[in-house]
Amino acid sequence: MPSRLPIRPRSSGARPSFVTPSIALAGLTETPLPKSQTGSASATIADVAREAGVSAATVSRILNGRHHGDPATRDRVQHTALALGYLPHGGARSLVTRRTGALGVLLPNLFGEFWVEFLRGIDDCSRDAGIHLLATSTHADPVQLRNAAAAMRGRVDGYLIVAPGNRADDVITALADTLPVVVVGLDARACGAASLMIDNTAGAAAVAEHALSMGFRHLAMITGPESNDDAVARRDAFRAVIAKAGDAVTITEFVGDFSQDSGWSAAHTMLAHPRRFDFCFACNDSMAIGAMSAFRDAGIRVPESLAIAGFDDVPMARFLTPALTTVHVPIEEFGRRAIRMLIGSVVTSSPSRCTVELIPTTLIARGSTVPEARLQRN
Amino acid sequence: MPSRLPIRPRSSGARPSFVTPSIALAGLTETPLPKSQTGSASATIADVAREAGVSAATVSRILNGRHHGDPATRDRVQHTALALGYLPHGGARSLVTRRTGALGVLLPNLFGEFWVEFLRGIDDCSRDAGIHLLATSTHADPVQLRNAAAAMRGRVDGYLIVAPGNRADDVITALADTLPVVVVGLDARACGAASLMIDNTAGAAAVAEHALSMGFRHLAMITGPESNDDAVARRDAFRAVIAKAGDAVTITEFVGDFSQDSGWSAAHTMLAHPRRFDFCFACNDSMAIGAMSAFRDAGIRVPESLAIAGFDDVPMARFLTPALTTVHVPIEEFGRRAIRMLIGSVVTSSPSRCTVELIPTTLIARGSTVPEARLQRN
DNA sequence: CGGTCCCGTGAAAACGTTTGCCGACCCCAG
DNA sequence: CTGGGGTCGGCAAACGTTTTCACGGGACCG
Repeated sequence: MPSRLPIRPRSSGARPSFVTPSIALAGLTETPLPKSQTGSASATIADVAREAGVSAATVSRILNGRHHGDPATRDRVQHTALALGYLPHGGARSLVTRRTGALGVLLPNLFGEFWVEFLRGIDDCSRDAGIHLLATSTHADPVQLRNAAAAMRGRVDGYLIVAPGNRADDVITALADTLPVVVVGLDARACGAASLMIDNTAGAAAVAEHALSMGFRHLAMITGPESNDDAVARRDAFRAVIAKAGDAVTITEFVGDFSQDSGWSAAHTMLAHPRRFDFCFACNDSMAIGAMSAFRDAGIRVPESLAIAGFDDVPMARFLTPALTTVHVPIEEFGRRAIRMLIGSVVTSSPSRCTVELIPTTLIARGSTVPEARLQRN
Repeated sequence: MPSRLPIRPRSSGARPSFVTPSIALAGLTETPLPKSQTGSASATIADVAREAGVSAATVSRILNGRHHGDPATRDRVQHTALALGYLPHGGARSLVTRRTGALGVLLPNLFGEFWVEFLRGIDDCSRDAGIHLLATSTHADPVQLRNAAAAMRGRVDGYLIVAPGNRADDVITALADTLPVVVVGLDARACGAASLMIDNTAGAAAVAEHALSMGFRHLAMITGPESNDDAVARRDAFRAVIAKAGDAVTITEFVGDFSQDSGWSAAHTMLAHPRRFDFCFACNDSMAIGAMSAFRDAGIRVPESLAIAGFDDVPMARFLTPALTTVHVPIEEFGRRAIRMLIGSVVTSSPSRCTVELIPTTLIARGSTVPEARLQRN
């Protein structure tokens, strides 16, 4: 138990007297702040029109660049809009336009670094395209998924569904029936959705071959959740390659759920196992990190006594000691590509084409499996 | 300017034919397949009303639980709505309701684990409240911030602005003038916004006291970006406590920017410095992780030769070797509280009360500063 | 038995945009 | 001088909800 030295909130004493501590927000006396002269209640297009002495239609057209309009009126309108701080009301606009300029992102639990990187890619790309992201996470079961998506109706132009469990097929089908859908981490062609997947098979196979070529014979694998297609594909591919190596090579599986903690637990189970291992493949980096931590706590030398490899190449992998051998996934690019696919479907308003694209993977050997490696960081 | 393509009425897509590899998405021949019987173009309230033989008003009232209505009609309406797959159109609803049921989240770069945790807290809380999150990141400068916020007009009920640079005051003021605003990581009372901040002063002071009490005398500090209020507060508090310790204790500062890489670079600069250090305070965990990695690469024993402490207590901190001494910030709770504040302002639609709340911090001593500590993980 | 109140329902008016249609005007060629 | 093409800009109709108002019919109470 790390010593938790409690630090008292150090009430106002130190700082310049913050009045109003966190009092309840009940409707107290409305401090009627002096309204700033700028129309605080946000001007509408009608206000601008009246002020500029034109019709609403003209304001709309000029502000949207439909008509450049008469130079004089244009200036007047633009100036008025600016002065009034006019901003078009997104809801109203999308009502008639039938475009919201936003995409719905349905995320799973979002633990770990992976989805952050992914999110960054998504965000990056959508920002460039001037598109907003309506996000929600933790769609544990199909019902939640459907509810979340339902609540987005009329607010988004398409859905990006990330790593749905493999029970959500009919929900996805229903969604894809009404808006473009891109599914990540699951082959959803059968649901009428475009899919984007990591090349798990190649990646896991590369790890297996790496282990064999390094001469390891007693392999352990920490698997991911059964409901996750990536996890299953990695496990199967690893198994398949190892199976071809014959009886000399053994493989023992321990179950995890992709979280650091589960990696840590699996490692402990592994240490208590009668069999001794010389190589451990964790089906993602989070679990590898957890496991490595457990190994070091137990005084096991990595990689001399036990080599370990992960999958994903999260940014942290390089910073571990030793650095983690893992399968590089261009995570950010992954996110970008998913959004691009979706945007593509949206602008053509084509019914989401039932394609599957594959994100390539690359094995990166680092210190956690290659002892002598004096690999410069990259 | 969003590309304005004509919006063809979406014809229902080709489902079971898996062909179509990832070809260009150009508008090819529209295969006019027989419309799937479920209204693919999403039914409106009028459709439900007609089908159920009532008026739209009744449908609205029943579906929103305003009136429970006559049992017979209620059943009929609900059944019809379900059968038609009716989902209310968010945009239209918010237009008249003047509530969107969504909050705008304006994030900075979102590097590192910290903001993920924070996001999870936010998401968690908003989901419980049945509220959506419209998010965008990378508001590097005030102009971007304003643009992002502007684009959210009419789509959100309030703004959560995270760690704005300290130059964005007038933008925040303008925003707070029109909608409730909660600012995180900056005291924005002067802008008319509620603020929520980490108790950086107490945390950094605790680190300093910890260092002194452990007998360290040659201190190094890796600072954060000057534009970040958290970074500045941590630096100043650390300085202040150390200054009181007299001349026997020296402190040398190295600049970082809160990223892992900058921590790594700062560590290298530190190693090249003529002075030898026995303690290093990195102003956040990301930099501490980068620095620790550099130290180990250089063969420096932590904590025997050089102790190191961070700030934030990101989940990864426990998994480092040795585990990282750091200032615990209840990050997820931080996010939750921010959202709760915002929701509070929104439901009372009170002009955002100009309060500042403080998130308490706790020093957690782990192996990176306490050599003998055989602390079991927690 | 009459008045009052409530409940269920429908008609219609918003909400803030965009856009098709059309008239007014200008410029220029015939 | 006239007609035609082009531009500018107003009117009004959408878009899909919610909500106010009014109305009728019961039930309840005096």
